[in-house]
Amino acid sequence: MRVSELVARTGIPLATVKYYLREGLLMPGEATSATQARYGEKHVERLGLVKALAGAGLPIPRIREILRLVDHPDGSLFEVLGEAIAQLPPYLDASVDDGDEFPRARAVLDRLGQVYDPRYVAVGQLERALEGLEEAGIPMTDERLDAYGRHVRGIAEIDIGLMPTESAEDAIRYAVLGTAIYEPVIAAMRRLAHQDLAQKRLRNPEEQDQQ
Amino acid sequence: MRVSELVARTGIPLATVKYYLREGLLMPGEATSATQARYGEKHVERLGLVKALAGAGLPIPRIREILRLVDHPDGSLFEVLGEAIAQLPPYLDASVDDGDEFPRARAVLDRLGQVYDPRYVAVGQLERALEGLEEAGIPMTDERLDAYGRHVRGIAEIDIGLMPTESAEDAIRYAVLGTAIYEPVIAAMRRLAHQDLAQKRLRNPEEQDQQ
DNA sequence: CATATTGGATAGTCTCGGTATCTAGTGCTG
DNA sequence: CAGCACTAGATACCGAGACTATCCAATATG
Repeated sequence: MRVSELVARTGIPLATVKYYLREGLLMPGEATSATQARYGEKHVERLGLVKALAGAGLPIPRIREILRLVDHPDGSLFEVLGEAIAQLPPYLDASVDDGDEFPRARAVLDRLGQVYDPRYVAVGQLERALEGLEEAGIPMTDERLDAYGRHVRGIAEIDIGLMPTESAEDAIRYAVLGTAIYEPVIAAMRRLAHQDLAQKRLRNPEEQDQQ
Repeated sequence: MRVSELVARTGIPLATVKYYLREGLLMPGEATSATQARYGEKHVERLGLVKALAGAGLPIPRIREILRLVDHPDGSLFEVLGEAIAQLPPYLDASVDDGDEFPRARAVLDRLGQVYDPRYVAVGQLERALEGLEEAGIPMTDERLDAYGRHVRGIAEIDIGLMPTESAEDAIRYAVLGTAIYEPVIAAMRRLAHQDLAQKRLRNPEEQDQQ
């Protein structure tokens, strides 16, 4: 198909498609002449993926890196997953304070019986999130963190359990995209559960209007 | 204290403090003359909160609205919670397609036994997240959504269970901020659980390096 | 009184994520 | 084969958002 059809299929404006081509988010089509190139389903899918990642607020360079990992995963699933997580917010400046680098995160992981390794990007992300809570004056109790940990681990077990096992590339693609793209679903479901519980448990019977 | 001290305490540059004052994110200090005002702990706390919300990527107008809800909650916990959720991404254009407005979200909520009400903002947010997944070519299975639902509900029950009950204002503050500010913690914990599980279950014994 | 600090107003800067325009070369139609 | 439509590729432009810097005039403070 030609660009115009790609535009029609995806709903993404031509100028934006060209922009994504320039930025390396979309692979070039197969050139058939100096002013013509052919695109395929692969390009439609890629644009859908870019749209999803961009819609989640990821900056273009991060999206490029994630796509690179999905396309050319060099390394183990474990390594690639770590690199992919580094592309997701919150973004950390590479500050290396050698001591007990991430005390809050370490305490949580120790209690949960998970490996603490400061090289995991997500450890720094957790630390920063916990720091933010303290600065904001609404710290988390250990009780709450532990309870979160159990449920979150349950979710992660589902994720890992449903991971495709035949192909390593499929597994990596699944893990990288699943991390990035399922998070909004989880957030939305939590918000809905809050409202559901608030309505069922806390609402005064006489009130009738909602939201 | 004077501005200079406020700046020192929070680490936020003076120009930015002034900007927040202009934008209405920080309440003005008590003016003692034409060129002097006094600030208190309240201002330090507020700046910490603004920093946390801004650091999470929320745009200034959304932060202003959340602060307004926290400061002057008019309405039930349930209503205020709904309004607060509307300030969090993903932001929905107010498009009202009357029919079966949010079919994907509805199906999920029906299976989970939760109330479906299209007026809940989070219903639209869930719908949009699920749409994005489909467009990206990696839809969620019902099995997975249901399993997520159970664990997420467990998390929400913890949240609601730990909610302060004496003061309605405290409860609202807790709910509004907890929704917005605990999400990064949950995301980080899920990522860590993924890495932990990937390491424990899937890693080849001979590999030694991590992340 | 002299220097340092403010509050308040205004303008400038930087990044991001696109859009729009321009130039040719090419395809397709009648 | 003439002529209009459609590219690819390069470059310029734009508008929002979140600060950041500068000025000025009025105090504070030593």
